[in-house]
Amino acid sequence: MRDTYTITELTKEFGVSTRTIRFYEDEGLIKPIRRGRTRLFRPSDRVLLKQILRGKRLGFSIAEIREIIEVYKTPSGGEEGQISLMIERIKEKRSELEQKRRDIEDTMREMDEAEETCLERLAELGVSH
Amino acid sequence: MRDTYTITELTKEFGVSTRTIRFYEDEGLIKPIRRGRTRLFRPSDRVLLKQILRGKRLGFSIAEIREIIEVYKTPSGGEEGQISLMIERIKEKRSELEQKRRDIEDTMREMDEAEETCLERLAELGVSH
DNA sequence: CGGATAATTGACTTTTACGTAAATTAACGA
DNA sequence: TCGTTAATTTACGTAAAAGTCAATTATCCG
Repeated sequence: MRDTYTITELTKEFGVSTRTIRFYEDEGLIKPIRRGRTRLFRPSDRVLLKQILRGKRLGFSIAEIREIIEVYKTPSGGEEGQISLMIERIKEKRSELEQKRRDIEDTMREMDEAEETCLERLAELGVSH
Repeated sequence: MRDTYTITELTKEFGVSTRTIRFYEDEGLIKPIRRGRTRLFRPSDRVLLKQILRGKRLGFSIAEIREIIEVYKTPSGGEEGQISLMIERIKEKRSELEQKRRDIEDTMREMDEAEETCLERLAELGVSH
């Protein structure tokens, strides 16, 4: 496990452009360190990028991903109100995820039906000649 | 179960604007019938809208949703090549959905961890005064 | 039948999430 | 040291997915 990555290494690993990574930096989601002007990404930056891309695949907007990431890095210090509020947000996010999960299951079911129809159709064609 | 719905009924049921529904019509995803100039949505149109919005929640683009919908309405007629191709597309969509499912599970796990950290933190605070 | 209410159309605007291109600068190898 | 990569910055461009606004046109109800 390396201790820093260049931007191009990350673009290759994750299949995104440098522009995309810099965009996430502009948005304040990642804060790589610099050697001179050049960005150096620590393992933690890499993990963040992975989380961002995971959020994107699930259809979350940058704003929503920001919220999710905020939740991940629960401040180990913080007053009771803050923490209770954080727990609330976690619950909300969880129910969004549960909705998405239901959506996936529903879609999967319809895919299964569609495939079965296709297979039946193929069987018919296979027998008929 | 009604046999037609007006556009505003659907906007209320699904929490989307009329513009959104008309946009999906422009894109050819829904084809409501008309009474004069006014749109009338049949139950099948309503189901389509539901499927579109489900796709949206999962982060699929309109183009991708179009593909998914094409898959749903497997042509009951069609030659072998067509049908095999359809089965291929179903497999692809399914693996996209499986990826999303993994992404959800991973995110859920991290949410659980974050919540636990919060709860521990609350316990500490609860004991310390 | 007349006026409020609701739906449509068309055009322009906005937001998000980058793409792209040009100019600049740094780094590295022969 | 010099030239060739490679990375950065700045700024404008763009596609997708609607939002918004204005002008019409039905429609319905008292």
